[in-house]
Amino acid sequence: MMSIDSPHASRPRERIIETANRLFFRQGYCLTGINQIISESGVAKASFYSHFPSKEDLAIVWLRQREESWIQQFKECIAQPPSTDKRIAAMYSMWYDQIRAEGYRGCGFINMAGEFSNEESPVRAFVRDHKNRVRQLVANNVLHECRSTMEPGDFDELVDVTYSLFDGAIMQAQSLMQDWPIEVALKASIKMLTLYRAHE
Amino acid sequence: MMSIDSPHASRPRERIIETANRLFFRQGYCLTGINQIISESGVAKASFYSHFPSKEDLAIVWLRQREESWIQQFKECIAQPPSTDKRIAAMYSMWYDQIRAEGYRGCGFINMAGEFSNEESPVRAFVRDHKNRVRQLVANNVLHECRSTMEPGDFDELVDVTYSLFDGAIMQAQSLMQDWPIEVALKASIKMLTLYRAHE
Amino acid sequence: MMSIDSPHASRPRERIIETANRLFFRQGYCLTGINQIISESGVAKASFYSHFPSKEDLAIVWLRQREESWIQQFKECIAQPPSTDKRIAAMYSMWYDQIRAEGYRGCGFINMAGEFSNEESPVRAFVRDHKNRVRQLVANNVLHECRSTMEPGDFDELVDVTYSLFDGAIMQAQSLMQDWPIEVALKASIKMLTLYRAHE
Amino acid sequence: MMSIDSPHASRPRERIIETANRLFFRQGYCLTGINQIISESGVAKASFYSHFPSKEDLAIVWLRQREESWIQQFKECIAQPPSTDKRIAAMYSMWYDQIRAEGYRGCGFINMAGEFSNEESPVRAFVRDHKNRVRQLVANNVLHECRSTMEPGDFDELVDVTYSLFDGAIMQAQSLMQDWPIEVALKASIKMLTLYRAHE
DNA sequence: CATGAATGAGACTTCATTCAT
DNA sequence: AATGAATGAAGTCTCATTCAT
Repeated sequence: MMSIDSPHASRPRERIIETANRLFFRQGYCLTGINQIISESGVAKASFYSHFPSKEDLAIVWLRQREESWIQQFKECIAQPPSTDKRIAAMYSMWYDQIRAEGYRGCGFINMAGEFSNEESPVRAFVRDHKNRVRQLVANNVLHECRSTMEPGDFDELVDVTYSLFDGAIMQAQSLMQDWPIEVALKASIKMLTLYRAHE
Repeated sequence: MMSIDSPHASRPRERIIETANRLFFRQGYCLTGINQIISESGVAKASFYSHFPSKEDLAIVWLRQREESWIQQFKECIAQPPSTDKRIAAMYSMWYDQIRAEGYRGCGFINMAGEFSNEESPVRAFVRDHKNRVRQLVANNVLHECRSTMEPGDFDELVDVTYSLFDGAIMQAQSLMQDWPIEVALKASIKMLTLYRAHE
Repeated sequence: MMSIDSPHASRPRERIIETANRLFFRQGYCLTGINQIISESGVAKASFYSHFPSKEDLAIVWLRQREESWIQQFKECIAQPPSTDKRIAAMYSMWYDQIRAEGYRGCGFINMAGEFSNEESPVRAFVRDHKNRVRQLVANNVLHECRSTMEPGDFDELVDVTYSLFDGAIMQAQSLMQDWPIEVALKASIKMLTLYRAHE
Repeated sequence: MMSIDSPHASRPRERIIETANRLFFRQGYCLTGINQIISESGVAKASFYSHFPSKEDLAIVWLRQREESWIQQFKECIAQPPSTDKRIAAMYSMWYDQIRAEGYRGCGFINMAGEFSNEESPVRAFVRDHKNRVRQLVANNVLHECRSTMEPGDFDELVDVTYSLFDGAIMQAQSLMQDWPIEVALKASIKMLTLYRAHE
């Protein structure tokens, strides 16, 4: 009874993940303690450990969910624009929005790779796979119209360059705590696109 | 007497910085405790704090020294190559060497920015300034021959793109734990250079 | 099972406060370390900090409890004696007992004020308030019968003098490590009482 | 050479004691570290230990010097006033001045007794002797004119009461962080004087 | 399934003191 | 006499985790 009107209507597990999403990203993994997570989730400590075997397990679950929502948002952003140029622009515009919302914290996945120095860690594996999945998105949902118009090798190169410029922009915006690298990379990305198209 | 063959012949402060250089980079800042640093430096805890007011101060001193040696190495690498193309290649080749030596740990400066979420931290300020200084190096020591052959605005764009591709490659190599993003970015960088040159 | 005869049957929080009551008073605040407190309480360090945010917070809690029991004891001592003279005597007699039990450590509250040089500290505020509360006790529970027999100003003076003599005796007994200042002050206090009464 | 114009012209030992006089009194003994003392004295650490075997030894030397200058000041204050009443007033007035100059830190000697819980400590012995010496001053330099006019026992009592009121005032001013206990005690002390005189 | 109390190990920092020069 | 570097012990406090209920 009384579960509907409880101040924490959503299920504990969800609240923990939401809190982790906020804190791990904003503060970093190491700087975010279990105590802060459970306190801001309104969950008892033992409840936390009944849902997640360890802090690192929570990290993985969080990364999974962050990827899911990130990819969904990404797909929405690039669904409408009618041309490749505009899809690339939408991609960068989305990142611009994230900075506005969350500050110069760069990419949550990359930051986790930085904090988990052990290359054998599941976190590192997830980040690696995540990056590959995003690369596929760039290939299939952003640049897909180019695939038929160029050599397979050229197309792959274009995808890699496009993605590399994107990641470079994210990282530089974070380290410089400024926006301009994003605009620079967007411009360069369009140039690259034009260049590869002109190959024909 | 016996000072030459002593197991800790060098001065403690130097040993601490050397150890920090190793551990902060390999393990990350948070995961590296003072205890490990002093233990591997062979220094007493109070000696550590007589040299460095706090762990964060050591981080700054370390970053300063890492920048110094990194920039020196960078300058040496790009001093000999006789053309802009080859200087860019040397730049990437140097990073390739670092991965061989230190693993897929990415850029030590960026990693620090990731661990220091507080944008007001001196560490963040240092990283920001470091990135700007490296950008200047790219402009003055790598791409300098292009400056007179193109419009100032174009030259600046070329510098930014070159640097952005470089940083993107570093980051992707780290997250993917593979080398290929470096080669891709090098190729793209050369393409970009050619493109900007062709503007004339 | 086995809960009754367990060596630490009482609750940890109580054990900590009891230990603090003993150690802070006997040794002083600075000389008493957290390590000693937890060791003699039979409590883990983290347990301590889950009950008290800091050592200073424990000090405040301890002072509060010491005041409570002190005031209770004080009230009991001065409840029975049928005359003002005998109540004053009981007041001093109680202190005499404390010295027998705890040695020449003076007043625990005053000692804390001596160790907390920062006048903004909550400890200083508590000690100040404590002294005022005790003064009220002297007025309402020791000298109350005099109130109606003298001018309000005279009564207040009498209270202040009575209390000042009391505190002076405590302090001198501590610094001299002898009992006689207590008897001297008692005698003087009675004399003062007589004097103020004679005003009529 | 160059010793005359040196920024620390006075001898190191003197500078240390001066600094200790300031810091031990203002902050308390425990809260004042050797590092702060040598830093504010402008003296090397090993120089400190060549002058004073330990921190506690410095405390004793400091107390000795503080007593010396305090007694000198005391004597000066009570030398001029032509009557016992005015000498008592001068005594309190001097304390009033100390509060103005140093804040509500009470009596430096008593505070040390509070911090040195070990009754065997030389510090405790010194404080005890100091209190006795001041009592002698009250007898010989403040109340001396009364000695011949009353019974020896009465005179001793008067001295004790006068001193006890004085100490009580000091302590209450410290704990209440207010001045009024001083005025109250002065008034009471004069009253006591009158009372004992009237015995004749 | 949920909980608050309790924990051992370790975090960063400072202490009074001594040593080699 | 004077020094700066170095020290072992101890300081307060936090970590991720587990247990009894």
